[in-house]
Amino acid sequence: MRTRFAPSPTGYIHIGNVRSAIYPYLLAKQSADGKFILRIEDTDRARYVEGATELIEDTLEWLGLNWDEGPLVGGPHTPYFQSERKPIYHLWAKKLIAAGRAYADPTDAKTIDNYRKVCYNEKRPYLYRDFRPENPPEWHEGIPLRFKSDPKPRKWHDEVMGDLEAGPEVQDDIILIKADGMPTYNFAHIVDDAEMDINYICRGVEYLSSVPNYLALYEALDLPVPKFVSLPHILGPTGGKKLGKRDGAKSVTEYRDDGILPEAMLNYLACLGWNDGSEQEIYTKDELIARFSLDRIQTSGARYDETKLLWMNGQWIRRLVDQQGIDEFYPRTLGFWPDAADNFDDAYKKRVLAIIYDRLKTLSDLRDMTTYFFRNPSIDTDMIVQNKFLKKFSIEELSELLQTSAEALTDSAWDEDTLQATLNQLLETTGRKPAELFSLIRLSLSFAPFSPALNLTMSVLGRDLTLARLHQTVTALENL
RNA sequence: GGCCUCUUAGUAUAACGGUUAGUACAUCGGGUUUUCAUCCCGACAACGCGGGUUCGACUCCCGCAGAGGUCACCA
Repeated sequence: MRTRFAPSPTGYIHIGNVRSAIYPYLLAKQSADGKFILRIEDTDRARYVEGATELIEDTLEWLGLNWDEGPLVGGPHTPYFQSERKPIYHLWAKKLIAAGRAYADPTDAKTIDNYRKVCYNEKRPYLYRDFRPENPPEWHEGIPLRFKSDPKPRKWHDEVMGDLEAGPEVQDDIILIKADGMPTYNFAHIVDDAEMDINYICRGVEYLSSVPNYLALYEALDLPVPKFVSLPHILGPTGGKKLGKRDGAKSVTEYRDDGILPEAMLNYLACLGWNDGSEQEIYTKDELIARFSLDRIQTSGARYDETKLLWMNGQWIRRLVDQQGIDEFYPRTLGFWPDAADNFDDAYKKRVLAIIYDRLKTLSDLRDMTTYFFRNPSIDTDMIVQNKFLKKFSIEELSELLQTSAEALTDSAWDEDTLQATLNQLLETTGRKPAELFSLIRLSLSFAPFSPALNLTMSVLGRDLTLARLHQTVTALENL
């Protein structure tokens, strides 16, 4: 089993096109000797973007889609950049010329445009082969080389779409080598896939209508026809169009910066348009490899749903922390803490993480959800006075409750369990309901819309900070 | 426009002729004797339309509609 991901370095990889890397990866890894190859299709100089190759490599590495052959790692079919394989394409091109299956095309662009218009006016499909020049010159670099097509009905099987067929009307004299000497995608990928022994070609459905032309080329080149795997598009948020950069499709690595875990991303994307028939939702990479099958890839496009990705990411955060423990998970959170956390050591941040992780949807939630652990919150007495449990109390009552609490806590031991016991006792002595007393203390400590369990929050915050914040709230209330 | 593909709740999907059409996210309600979240329970919600075939159709066939793809010296 040899599969490949063959992007063109024109920019970042977004969620709309990364699936054509994920599926071939999973496919290759299903067999012990399977290989996943990365090939950079950089034959279009005009669209080439500096640094895009690195972006692609970075994305694949982040997702854990390690390639067995390709840039950086090399392999038996080096080079893996098409721009460096020009002689190979020319070699195959000359074979076609020798066999009378390719010809140089001296026609200029304007004339070709005219052909198109003629066909349009006559309401017949435009096919270049209807305008094939009679005495083409000998081919040399500088003019395009065209395939001399042999149109006939063709049938083939697609691993996702099933049995397909097409008539001669879609087969044409496609350009093999451009005027600049570079091959077109149509030619280069066929040569490369054959040279590199790729036997499963995974790519988007947009190539479906070109397959008849490819079939003709395989035939003319006398090359084995690989299996075709056409992947449906991922649709944008509105309409039924495929998701693209125009829809604001973010780069995959942008999700990394937003605190999405690669496990969640891979899981979500793999299951968008594929399922194993079970009701399982969370899959590790190894599980995906084990369960993946081409015949269960969806034939219709799937809409990208960020809400579900977020849910899945929360699942993964909890799962990883519960499985690995805080210490092992902690390094992933670096870079996501609020600025104020810079002055605190890892041990303290780990304690915060341990009590907050189960309410994170993304790692970047840490930024807003943990600030009061690292700096004094700005006092907003409205949060207390207008709280649904507290608004029935007078300022004096609130102030007194806080002072009573502070006193009780002054002498309490500071472990979680004792703190909870102290808090419970406080409920009895004050005769207040948990929602009332605890909300008051919680808000006084954090001035945040939510926080972990009160005893845990206090235990991490420590006695000094806890008491200080209770007292400063008392002062603030009395100054109202 | 020609050719090709697709069509189950808001979203992602299950179903391979016989089910009260299942699940997850989202939404709404409730519980877990403090908020938020987790977790648990419950509710809402779908077979694009029209013909066939069949005792019986989401499932097979045909037509229609809608959506998308493709018709480059881009991939």
